[in-house]
This record gives sequence, C-alpha cells and structure tokens, in this order.
Amino acid sequence: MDLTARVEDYLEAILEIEMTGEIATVTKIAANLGVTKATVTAALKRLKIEGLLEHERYGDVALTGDGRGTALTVYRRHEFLSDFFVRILGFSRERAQRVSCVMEHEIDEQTERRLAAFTDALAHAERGNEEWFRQLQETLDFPKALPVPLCMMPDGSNGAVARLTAQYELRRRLNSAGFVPDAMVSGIKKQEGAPGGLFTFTMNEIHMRVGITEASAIWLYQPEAV
Amino acid sequence: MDLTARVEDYLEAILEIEMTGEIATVTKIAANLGVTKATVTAALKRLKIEGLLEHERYGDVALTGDGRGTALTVYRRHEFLSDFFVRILGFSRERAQRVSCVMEHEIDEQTERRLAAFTDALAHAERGNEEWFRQLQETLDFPKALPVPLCMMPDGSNGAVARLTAQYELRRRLNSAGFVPDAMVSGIKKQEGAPGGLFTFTMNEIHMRVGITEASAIWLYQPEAV
DNA sequence: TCCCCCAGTTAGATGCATCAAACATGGCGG
DNA sequence: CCGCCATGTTTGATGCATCTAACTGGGGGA
Repeated sequence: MDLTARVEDYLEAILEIEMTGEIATVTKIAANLGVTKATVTAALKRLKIEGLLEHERYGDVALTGDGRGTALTVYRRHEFLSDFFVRILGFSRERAQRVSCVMEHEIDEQTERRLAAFTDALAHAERGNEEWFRQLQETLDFPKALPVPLCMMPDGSNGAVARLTAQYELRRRLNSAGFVPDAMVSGIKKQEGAPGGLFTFTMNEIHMRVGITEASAIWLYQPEAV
Repeated sequence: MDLTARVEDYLEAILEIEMTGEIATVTKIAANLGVTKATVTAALKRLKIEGLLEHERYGDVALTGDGRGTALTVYRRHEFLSDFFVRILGFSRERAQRVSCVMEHEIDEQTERRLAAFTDALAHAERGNEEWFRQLQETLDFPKALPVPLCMMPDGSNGAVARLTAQYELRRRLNSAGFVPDAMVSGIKKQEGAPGGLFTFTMNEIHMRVGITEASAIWLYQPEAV
C-alpha cells in the first residue's frame, strides 16, 4: 500500500460518484477532479494495475473491495479534516477544501484518532461554555498580526512576545525567564560570538542575551506602523 | 508569485541554514532536503531565474530580499503549524513535520491569522482550566475508533452517532432530529427510490428515512466486534 | 438502416522532480 | 607550485501527471 497522493484522489473521486448512486465514468471523474479525460484514462490504467478497480476499454469503472476500502479511508479523512477546519478553526470552505486535499494523504490512523478525540473534547467543552465559544468565534473574525522570530528582527527593534515554538525544557526555561505572551522586548541586537550569533535585548528592564536556538523559538509581533 | 511547493521548500531550507549563521551551499541544502546535489543544482537554476536568490557557478548561495521574504513566510507557517500539531493536537513530532511540510504551502495569510487566534484563545482558556486541559491530553492518549458514514454501513447493521460533517441548516436539522453524539441507530437498510438511495433505520424507537445527503453527513461508530 | 455525435482512447509532447554517473573546479597541503 | 579530492555541475535517463490533437466505438434519432 504505497500509493501516490494523486492515485488516492482518483479513488476518492470515484467513491464520491458511487455514493450518489451513479456509475463512475471517465467524464464524471474528469469533471470531478478538473482534469482532461485523457489524464483520467491514464490514471485508471495505473489504478487497474494496482488492483484497485475494474475497468475494460470503453467500459464502466467500479472499485474493487481493496479500492473501496482505501477510498473510504481517504474520504473519511478528507471529510473530517475539512469539517475540522471549517467548524473549529473557521477556515473558509474553499481553503478548508484545499488544505484537506493535501493533508488527507499525510495523516495516519493514529493521528486521525487524535484529531477525533480533540474535536469530541471541544464539542463536549462547548456545552456549558457557550459564551467562551462565542468569544472564540469573534476572535477568529479579527485575527492577529503575524509574528517574526527574534533572530530575524531588525537591529535595534522592539516587539511583543507572540508565542514560543518550543516544548519541554526549552519552553519551561523560556517561560520562567519571562517570555510569556505580550512581554515587551526592546533594543534587539545581533552580535557575533557563537555559531548563529548572540542576541542581546532588554526585557522587564533586564538585559538579556540568548543564542540562536532560543532566538528562533521566540516569536515577536513587530510594533504597529503608525 | 506562483511558486511550486517544492521551490518553497528549497527557499525554506536555505533560510534555515542562513539562520544558523552559516553560508548555504549545495551540499548542505541537499542534506537538509534529502536529495542529491544534482537535484539541488537544478532547483537553484529555477530559483535564480525567479530572482529569489543569487548564485554563480561554483559560488555560494544567498537569498535576495524577495527570496528571503518568501522564505520567512514559508518558514513561519511551517514552524507555527508544526507547533500547533504537536502542542495542541498531540501529534508526534515526525507526523507534525510531515503534515506541516505539505500544509505550509496551502494556507494563506488570513488562514494563518485565524490559526494564530485560535491557539492564542486556547492558551488563554488554559489558565484557570488546567484540569480540563489535563483531561484533554489524557483523551488524546486513548483515541477513539473511526466512524463510517451512514450510507456505507452494511445492511441491517447498528451504530452510534459519532459526528456530523455538516453545517448551518443541515446541521441544525439533524441535531433537532436527534442526531447527537452517542445516539443509537439500528436496522440500517438501503432502498432504491431516489438518486443515491433512501436509507431507513430506527432511532429512539422511531422509524426514520433519509436521503444520501443526510446519510453521508452522519458518521457512525460501528459496534465493537466481540 | 445508417450515420452522427458523444464518450473514451491513443499518441506525442511538456514540465517538474528526481537519480546515477561522469565530468569540471579550485583551494589547500605538501 | 602542483596535484588531490571535496564540492559542484552536466548529461542523460526515469516516472508521474498533465495537456492537445487525432482517432475509435457504439447507441439513439432521423
């Protein structure tokens, strides 16, 4: 089972056609995926070799058991991801579609289960916290600016801590050093002296110096341009 | 600005090398991306034509302003997505890496901002709800089974409602019809009669009949095999 | 009945991304 | 000052996915 992403897309498209009760044809598949009929014919040849569908020259297309199983898995992941992106993260339908289309081929069963557990937990939390969820949705309508890693801030600049892309020890260390959301960092300067450089700045009136590891995990919002 | 995903990967890899304070070379890029040096040379040619980097035969590689800007955007999305998947959704590092690598090329600025707003909101909610978050993490360690859409359940089978992949009117309609998590559905049967078929079953001792639209939005857990 | 048109196929080509293998450069050690 | 070898490049090939253009098959309307 080592199919290309594209092959999985064809399976999924065929399953979706079959689910409407119709019989899959080259033309429908082509329309579904936005490619020419010639391309579909070529793809069907590959799929047939893999034993995922039945197809004779000028004949109909039908998934085999194997093909149907694989198609369902891909379809399930697609639907689920798309639902997650739209309902939980507030993506546009179109974007959710695009993202799901590529992600559906990259997640495994374990990952899908985790995602399911997460949404279920959120749905559960929603009951009794409607107010918080309403606020969350509002937040999603006025999204934040985009941060830059400390190591890429211009010399002498200031910023507010946006987030830390770090885990475990490093995260704890940075947190207890005062790198929490909205903390102000000022007078950032890069010096030579270590591989990747040393970054000096002031936070909470304390002069600090960190290496590239820390400086690339600390993301700052640049001050508003006035 | 209509780069292939792969081209963006090369930019990102070069930026990561530059961030360590080193100068990007063909060998380092190749190692970073797991391809041969020949492949890198070919890619650099394309990138140079696009004006994203400077590179003379046998010379060093250096991003241009444009290239650096694009690279930072891709890098930021990658780091952020990866962090989101690991910290919020509990993915393995490896998986998060894989997923971020494909997703980073598909999200736009608006989407990235929403994601940022969501994590910030969650982080905010975490203070004062440590217990709930601890439970969430626990849930993620024992993930659920995987559901199947009602329209694909075997004839005569039973199941428990897992989730609805629907929004707005349809979602509300299904909810008020009793399709909420854990509701039991039994004696599912497919009949001809409409495009896509009609699906009959019993829920809460009431006999129901739905079309393909509803039946593909209702996902059921199949009963445990004993 | 027959032939027209639509559905499907084939042929031939392109572009991207990749590889292995052969070749070119040039800086450093001796 | 010269040659070695790591670094980088070229060449020629493969595989996937795609296209256009030309071709083929076959069922339904005139």
